[in-house]
Amino acid sequence: MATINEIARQLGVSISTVSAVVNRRGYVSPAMRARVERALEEAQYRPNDMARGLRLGQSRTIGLIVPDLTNSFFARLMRGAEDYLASLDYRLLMADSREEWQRQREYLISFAGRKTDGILLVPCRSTDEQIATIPGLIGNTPLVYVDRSPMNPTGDSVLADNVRAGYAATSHLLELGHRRIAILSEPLDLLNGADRLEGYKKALRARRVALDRNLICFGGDTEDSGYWCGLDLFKRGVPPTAVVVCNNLMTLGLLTALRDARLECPRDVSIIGFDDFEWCPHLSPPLSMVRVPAAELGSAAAKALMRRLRGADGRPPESTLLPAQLVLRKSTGSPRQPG
Amino acid sequence: MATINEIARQLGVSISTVSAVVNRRGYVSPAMRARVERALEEAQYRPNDMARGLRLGQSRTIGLIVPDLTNSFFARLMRGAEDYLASLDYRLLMADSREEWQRQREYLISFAGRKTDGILLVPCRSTDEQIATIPGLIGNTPLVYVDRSPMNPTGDSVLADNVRAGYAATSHLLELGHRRIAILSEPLDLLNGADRLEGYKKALRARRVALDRNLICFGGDTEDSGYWCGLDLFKRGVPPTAVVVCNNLMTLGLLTALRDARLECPRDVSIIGFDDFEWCPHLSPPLSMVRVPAAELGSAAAKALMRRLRGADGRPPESTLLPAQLVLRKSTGSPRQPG
DNA sequence: AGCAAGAAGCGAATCGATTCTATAATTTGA
DNA sequence: TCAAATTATAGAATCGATTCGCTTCTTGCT
Repeated sequence: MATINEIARQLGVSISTVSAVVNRRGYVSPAMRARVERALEEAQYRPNDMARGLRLGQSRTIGLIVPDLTNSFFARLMRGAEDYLASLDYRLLMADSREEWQRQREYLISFAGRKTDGILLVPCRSTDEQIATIPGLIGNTPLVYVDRSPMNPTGDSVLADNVRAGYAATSHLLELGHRRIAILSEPLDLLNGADRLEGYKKALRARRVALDRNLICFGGDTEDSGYWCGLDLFKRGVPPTAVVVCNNLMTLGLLTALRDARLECPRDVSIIGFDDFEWCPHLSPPLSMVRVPAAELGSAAAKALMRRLRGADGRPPESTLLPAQLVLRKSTGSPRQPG
Repeated sequence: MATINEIARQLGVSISTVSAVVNRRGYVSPAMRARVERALEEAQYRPNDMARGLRLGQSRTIGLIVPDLTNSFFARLMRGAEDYLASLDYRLLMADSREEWQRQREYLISFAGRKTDGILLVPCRSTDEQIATIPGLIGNTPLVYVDRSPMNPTGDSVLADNVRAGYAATSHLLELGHRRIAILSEPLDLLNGADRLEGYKKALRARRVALDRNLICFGGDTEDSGYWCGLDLFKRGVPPTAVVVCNNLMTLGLLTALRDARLECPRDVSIIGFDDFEWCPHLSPPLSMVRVPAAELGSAAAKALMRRLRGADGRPPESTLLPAQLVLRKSTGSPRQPG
């Protein structure tokens, strides 16, 4: 309620003196300091961030856009970012693009309108041209891509080591004796989808298992797409004996498809998914997953953004890769008839 | 980048004229309007929200504090609020109190520092005195309690109809023939915990089943507390044949306890939980749950807040109750030996 | 023709901070 | 002892918008 002006007038001192006390800078005598501090305390003074922000040209606010707020993976990512930023007294402006380009576009524009000092973006699926317009939308607000990024990011990016993760998941299945391994991939417009598929291919190549294009399905980030791809896969003459599923919602859909196709996991089909979440141990069967360090992605991205804000303007875009981890539970096992 | 000043100077017109064009108000000739609009377009002009906010005394930003960002229930609540607010061109400032009073306090102060026009609060567990200090922390920023509220909220609140929900869950178990029904309750410092327990008691009374205080356990909002309460319950001489669990994390913990106690659900124990989430159908067994309309809570709260902002200052606090719904799956059944 | 009403545009105050410069008072050093 | 340095405070410009009041120029009406 009280402003710095009112405090100054009330005390009969100048605004700048009060400001000096508030910000602990400049020369203020101990007596004066005490007097001002008392008044500040009494009036419950809190600086107006908009005024300060206007003057300083910064808002101490970071915008974070994710494709799905309710996906526990992104929630954990958010928390990682929020945690780090809160410790630096930055606030977090949240937005949910719902995997829709139009929404993401609006949020980017809105955030860039000088309200946020920087932007953390988990981009939604979109075409190359759409992605190319992002720099224009945000002007010169620093931006860091998190978890997903365009093929050639113009800004910093913080991703999981998806090639290695895809490689590890596939290798695990190969070691169990599987040869007909399908992959439920994400679209290839963004790096993480492409990288996971890349890892899958690499693992097959390393074991000299021929790549069967029919075993590569493309879904989205929904349970439904997992369900339909799964159904398609299992209704074939020779269904795969194992599936790598590239995100957590598709994994759930695949589980339903499995049930509908009267197949049992892991007896008939082994499944390994991505983006481990807290209920995986309670599912039937408990799912083997690739654990992508969501919270760490969030905090690492926030850190990268802060580095930019502290004036690493000129430096070229940096790309950080975080290791993922295989968590084995009960959804993977040896195939009934190897080969 | 470009400011209204620069545009005006560049065009040789006054600032107020440019402002009139930007805000489509006042008298501006079509010719002038076109000229200004062209310049605006060319310069990619976007108003500086901090300057506008300072002048207007509002930030078009709402603060939302939840106790756990990664709990899918709160994530859905957030999305409900965000969705509605985005449509009104309000931004959402997110915070995660981690169920810690100190954090919540900091966020409240930070938000109230005139940066947010209003606050949506899912309060964390706290003592009466702590809760009583909230009005002081936020000054005269409008606040709406969501999902949880103090016993006598000083502001508006939007809750689920928890008494009825607790009643329905318990009645369902009673109808199946259960008589020794335990409840894993939340602490009673906030309204929703108290109300759910209240509904439980009412249902027992309606069926003339004696209330056994030993069957009432108090946990928190963590998987762990559900686990330990569950273990305690099942290790007794005469364990309950059914349990009502008042939130989703405790339900998960209880499931683990069940397994450790070598009991099977629903054969040995029936379970009904609160706050349905997307993976419930995939759990073993698929859980019967009380579905609390999380997204609707969020949007209804946002609406209530908007009503306050539009100048319903004087009116007394309003309390809105949203109906919850029983979703029956496979975790509830008749007891082996009724009674 | 005379005059009020309305249209079109300008200028300046304002929101609440920060910060540079100016000035007065005090201390320091040789 | 006096100039220089330091300390303490005041004053004013500034950030980028909004908005009120003012002036000037058209119209329309009688």
